[in-house]
Amino acid sequence: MEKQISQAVIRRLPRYYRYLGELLDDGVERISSNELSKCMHVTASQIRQDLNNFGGFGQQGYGYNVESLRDEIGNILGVNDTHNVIVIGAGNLGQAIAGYVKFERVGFKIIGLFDVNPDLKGKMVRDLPVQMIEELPEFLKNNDVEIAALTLPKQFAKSTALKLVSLGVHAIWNFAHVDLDDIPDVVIENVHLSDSLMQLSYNISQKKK
Amino acid sequence: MEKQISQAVIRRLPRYYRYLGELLDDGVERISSNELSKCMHVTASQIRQDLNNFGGFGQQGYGYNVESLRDEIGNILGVNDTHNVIVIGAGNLGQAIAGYVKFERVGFKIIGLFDVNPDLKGKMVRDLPVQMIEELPEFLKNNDVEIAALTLPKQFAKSTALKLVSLGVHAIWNFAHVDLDDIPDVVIENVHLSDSLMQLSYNISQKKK
DNA sequence: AAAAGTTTGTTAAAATCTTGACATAGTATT
DNA sequence: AATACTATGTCAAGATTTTAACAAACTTTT
Repeated sequence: MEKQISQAVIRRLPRYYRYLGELLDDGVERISSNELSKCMHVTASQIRQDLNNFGGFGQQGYGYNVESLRDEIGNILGVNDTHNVIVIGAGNLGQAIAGYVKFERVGFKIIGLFDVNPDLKGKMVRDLPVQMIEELPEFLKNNDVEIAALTLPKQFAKSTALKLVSLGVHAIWNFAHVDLDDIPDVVIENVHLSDSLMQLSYNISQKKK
Repeated sequence: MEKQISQAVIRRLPRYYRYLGELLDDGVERISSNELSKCMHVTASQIRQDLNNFGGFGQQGYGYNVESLRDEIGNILGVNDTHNVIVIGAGNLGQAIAGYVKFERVGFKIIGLFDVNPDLKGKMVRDLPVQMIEELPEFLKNNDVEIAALTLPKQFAKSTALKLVSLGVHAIWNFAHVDLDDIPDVVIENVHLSDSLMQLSYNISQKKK
């Protein structure tokens, strides 16, 4: 069994990936942990420690090659493969997620959008028609879907998640305002927007002191 | 100077708040850290430790009163006051955020929606018209805005943030795909959706092993 | 009113995470 | 080719976070 890497490290990887992408766009070829630490506002030690969890990507006396380091991190994150995503719940947020072109640039392709509301049936969101939730089992038979984004009211989140898992989806990107953490055989990532807003609110009240 | 409380604790508070709200809805009057730990899947010790950063809200032999504990946490988070929010960038995500009724239930009221695109001018999103960004200074003079949500392309994020700060907004809820961490006199909360998607992707590839 | 039971607040230990330090291995220069 | 320089990978110390343990304080039962 491989050494388990902490979620704290994993949470930082996308940030490295992003900064390296920007450096690449700026035509920067190589960078030292020290330079990177300055622009990212973290310690150089942390950068080296984080990267060395996965292997020695740098070279003494030289630093890191921006392009290949970015690729390595991309591989670790699984961003260089394509992941098919469906969105369940075609409300405002669901439509926003479904229409978000950016995700494709990092390997996530949104291929289906579902809702229970018959009024939305066939409505086009970018190039995707809203499908009825009844069509889901058939759709999943014909398409290799890895991730389902749940953008639906919390009372439907758990039952929908269970159904998705039984139909073979094993990763859920959950925007519903409820934690889905006791479902077996599935990887969950919760995005609680109001939690983040509350955190902001706390930090505002702290600043005032 | 008061003891600084770690962000790790703050990040957990909204979750407590949410679970307590659900218990309240279910008519539960009191709860022990032990019971709560079971339904939240955290240790009872952590719950008590977290809460005791802010004061002794419980009672030995009894536990915590659900309603008053929720209120206390709400106060700590600043959720019992109203915060006015504006949204800058009326694309899909901006419209989704602006139209999200739920936030009002936790004290955040969205009172303005702005964009640079003249085609969107006057478009109604729920009960809000899209306003032009040029109208922002006047709007901020007449309205007490605490938080600005940035749902715009990353290349405009920083300059917009600086402008907002100069106009008196001191909290930014940033959805742009760039970190805004070197702006003085402002509280920032970054929400990077693609980062969270990458984290999910990493955890998927780990599960496969 | 006393005894038994419960559960907090708090202390201290354990575990984890972050930072600093430096030998080693490479690059750049002369 | 030798010397000076640079910057990684890694080890160990330091800091922080989490968990366990328990005395003290309250509730409930008898």
